[in-house]
Amino acid sequence: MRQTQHFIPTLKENPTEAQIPSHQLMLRSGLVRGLASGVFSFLPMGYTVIKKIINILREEMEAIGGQEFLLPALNPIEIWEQTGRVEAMGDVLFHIKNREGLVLAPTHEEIITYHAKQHVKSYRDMPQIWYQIQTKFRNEARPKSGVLRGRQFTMKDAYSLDTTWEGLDEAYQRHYDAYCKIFNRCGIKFFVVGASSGAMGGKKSQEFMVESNSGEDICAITDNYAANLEVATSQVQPVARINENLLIEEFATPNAKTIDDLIEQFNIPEERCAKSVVYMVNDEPWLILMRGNDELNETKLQAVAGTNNIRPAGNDELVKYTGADHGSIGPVGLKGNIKVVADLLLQDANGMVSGANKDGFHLKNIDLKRDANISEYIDLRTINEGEICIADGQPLRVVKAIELGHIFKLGTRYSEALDAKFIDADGNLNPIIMGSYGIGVERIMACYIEQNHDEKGIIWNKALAPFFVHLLGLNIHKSDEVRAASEKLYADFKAAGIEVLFDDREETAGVKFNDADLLGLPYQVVVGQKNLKDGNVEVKNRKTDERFVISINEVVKELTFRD
RNA sequence: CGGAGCAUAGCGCAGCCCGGUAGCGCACAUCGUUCGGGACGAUGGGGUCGCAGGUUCAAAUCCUGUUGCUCCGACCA
Repeated sequence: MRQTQHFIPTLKENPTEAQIPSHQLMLRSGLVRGLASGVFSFLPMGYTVIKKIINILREEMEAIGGQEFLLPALNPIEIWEQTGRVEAMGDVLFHIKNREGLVLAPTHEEIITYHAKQHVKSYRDMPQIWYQIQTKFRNEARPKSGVLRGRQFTMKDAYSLDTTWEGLDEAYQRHYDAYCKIFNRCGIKFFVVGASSGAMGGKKSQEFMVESNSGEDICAITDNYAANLEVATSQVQPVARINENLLIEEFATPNAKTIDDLIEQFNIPEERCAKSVVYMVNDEPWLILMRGNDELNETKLQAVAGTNNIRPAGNDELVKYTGADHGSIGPVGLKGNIKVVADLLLQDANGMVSGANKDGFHLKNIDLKRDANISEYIDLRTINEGEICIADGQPLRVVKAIELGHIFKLGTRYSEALDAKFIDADGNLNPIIMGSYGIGVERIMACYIEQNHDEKGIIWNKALAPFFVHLLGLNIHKSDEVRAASEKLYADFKAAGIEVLFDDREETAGVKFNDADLLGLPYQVVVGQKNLKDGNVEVKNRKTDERFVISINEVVKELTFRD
């Protein structure tokens, strides 16, 4: 492709709206342009990269027996009502204003299940893997980070249909393996974490994550362990019981509002402090007891409570249920009817200090077994950087991550809701057992760039690069020799089946070099007067910055065998 | 949805406080010089200052409203 005939609008400066490297570089290198918040146009180079990603997705999905569909984005709302997801999705689901009864599909479990119900009637019709690569619409409350969170995006979504749970396990595992291959082929460093299923419903799910400061998820990882912080645990010694078991005693703490105040003013070891926080769970008060300054993990609390409807109690509620303001709350002598749960680390602890439920006073020598009415000990704490991993004893790293893919064992939630049943070998009617597997296509592109760039621009690998070779004709408009040599090389590369972008613009050398580094094609082949007089060209490897001079007659062959 | 910020030429910005005919850099066009790491000079084109009201002799500037974009938070398959 000749650059003079290809639309590649590069920018020298970062547009202000772009805050993260991938967004900045996608704009600067002319891959995308924003159209509205969370809505992007892909320019020819950007779309070329998307097509490369899609080819990889398609090959690996076909390799596990996937059959490609193209399903409509316009969906009848009735189907979504039948699965309860109109309500579950809430504002995220786009509704069509001037055509009642249609919504824009944010994902396609419902439509797949609808077609399965129509035609998959016998156990002989399964297993099936159905997939598509299609535009999804989600009315995100806050689109951000370029294409990483958009209102319209491309997703590879796949669905497995099985007759047995073992069949689902196998389909799930195949997708797991395929996803690893896909991300490896794309050259993305990733890890897999167990995750909560959210509004999708289902039994088990795992997320494929990419470590990135631009990520929205937080994970705890070592070389052998990875978990979303929402579920991560670590090896921390529980608060031990001490021998002397003194009687509970109230003491005045007029200036101690926090655990740190207590530690400082009364010389109490941090682990002997029990911090109390009050949450309203479905509008019922829970007092949650945490060790010292451990932080409550709200997602763990939600899991225990079985609801997302939790919030910290307000001041009025604190006084109403405990008798004190924050700072003096504890598990003993509560005023109202309130459920008390405690973190696992506090199991049966004694000799503890906590609030007296009386402003300005605390209690010491609390024995949680003797003095408090703890209904449950549960893991509720947020782990911290550096704590010891339960799997391999290494210190945990707490990192931000981007979710690239998500695989779910859905089970029968959708097949039951939409009555998609099959007849088994014994003549019985059973719901189809389903799995659902998604990958964000634009996210692959953005994550790759997040991981592979430097101060000059993007560093593409062969798999995703829009072109493999960037042929730079220096001062091509001023030198007939350079013109002739680079035209010939351009033809030779094309004849050899090497994807080549030919910078035949009338620009200065510096502009071409800088644009080439910005676009980041794997190899730059520089045709200039300097080397041409000896019949040579210079080759630069964008990733390693390796440069070498080679005969113009050898360079095509040389690059044919490179990655 | 809560909190904050921004909106002036394709991009990056100044001007606004203190109202008086809209500027700078890059990019773009033409000419000359330069010619392997974002060249130099000259000349030129391009903006109803997000939009709508209001105040005023006069509004980019002051007031009110509104829309869009970004960030923090909430939410998120």
